[in-house]
Amino acid sequence: MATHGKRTKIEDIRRIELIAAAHRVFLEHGLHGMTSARICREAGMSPGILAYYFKGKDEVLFGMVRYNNRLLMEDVIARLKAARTGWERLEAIVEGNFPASAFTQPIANAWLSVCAEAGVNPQYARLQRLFYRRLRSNLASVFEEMAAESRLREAGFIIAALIDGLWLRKAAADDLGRDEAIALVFGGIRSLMTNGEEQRLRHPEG
Amino acid sequence: MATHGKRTKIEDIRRIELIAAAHRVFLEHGLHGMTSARICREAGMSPGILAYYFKGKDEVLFGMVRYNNRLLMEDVIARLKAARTGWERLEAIVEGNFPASAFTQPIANAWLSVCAEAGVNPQYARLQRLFYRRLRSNLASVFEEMAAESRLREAGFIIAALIDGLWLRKAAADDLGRDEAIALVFGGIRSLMTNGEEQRLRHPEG
DNA sequence: CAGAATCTTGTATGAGCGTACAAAAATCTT
DNA sequence: AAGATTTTTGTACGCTCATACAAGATTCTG
Repeated sequence: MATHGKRTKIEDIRRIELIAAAHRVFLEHGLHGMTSARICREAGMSPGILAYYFKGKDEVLFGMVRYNNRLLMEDVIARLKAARTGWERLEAIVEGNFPASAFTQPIANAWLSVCAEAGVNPQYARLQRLFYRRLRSNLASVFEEMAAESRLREAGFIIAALIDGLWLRKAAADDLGRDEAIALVFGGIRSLMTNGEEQRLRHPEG
Repeated sequence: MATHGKRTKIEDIRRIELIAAAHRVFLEHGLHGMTSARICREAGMSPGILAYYFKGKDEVLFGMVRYNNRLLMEDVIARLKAARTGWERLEAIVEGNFPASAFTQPIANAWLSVCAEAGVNPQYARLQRLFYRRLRSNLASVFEEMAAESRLREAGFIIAALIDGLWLRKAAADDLGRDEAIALVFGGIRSLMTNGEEQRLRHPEG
């Protein structure tokens, strides 16, 4: 306290508190249920406070997405740094796509609500890109690094879609857990990587 | 006109017209953009007409989903009847999951908006189940029929998730066409079905 | 055609939302 | 402590939406 370096300003504190509250509300009620009033109540503040610290609700929204991405990425970045083999990198990224305590139905739904709104509101489309590329682009890069054949780039495409599909299923049916989801992804990876070009399914036309 | 058998009542006509209009609005504007006023305008009627023929907006919504499922199923059912081999059945179902002129970004988004709302509103959850199982259950049955090994049931799970993931990607990035999507699914099917149990990816732990 | 039944319109009402803002409370400055 | 500044509150306005409803238009019936 002897230092007279800049103390953390109240403005920053409040902004972070509000964004964290917005994040909690978002995960519980989805994008549509994330109202200004609810955010303020969740943060234990008065309804009007939001307009004082933010230009509008959109600013809170974008801040919330950045906050969310930071939370998601922290774990993965640490594991990626420690990873030595390509396989370890792949493991880190795949498991990072299913965060330990975040693969739940409400969160899957919240995530989907952003995707859904992106089609109508172009501003949400930017937001969507941030969400969509959380860890996906890393996945693609590792995949290409592990095997640069053009055929395996298709495989990366398939695995990315598989991961999304499992989240979608989590949101819709909620009939699988985190470990099962990860096992399915690695099952898909195994099949795709051990398969040669020449193999074909028996097929009437062939 | 000589017959005095029941003529199609106006009530039925209007209900169908309104549901069809609701369907068009839904595909263009998503669930959230499907307002009563827009539905009536799309149907060329007065704003208040909806309350006369339906108990509420929910009734229109459910009718719209049934209408949608009927449209989707008609083509598939016809192809399934004509199919002789298991492969043909599989083709019919997979391609039925990507209807010729319906694999578009707006439609993908509209579909997602139902999934997203299902997590918050329990009434939409029922709706979601109808949507989700459109063709999925058929897929599973054909998969199990073609090869009843328990390992391939997992494969059916993966393929179903893959299909959903491709729709999600369509909504989010819109960077693939119908043919590419179908090709990717069959690529996944090929890999999964030609792979034996014993094969494993080289892995430090193994 | 007259009267009844049905269908359609346009508008009104109330709820929920984002946002603006005046006033109150708290904090800082001298 | 007194005034200035920052922070917080509570409320009010304008907007969009679902729904209800009175009044008008149309069709049916005798």
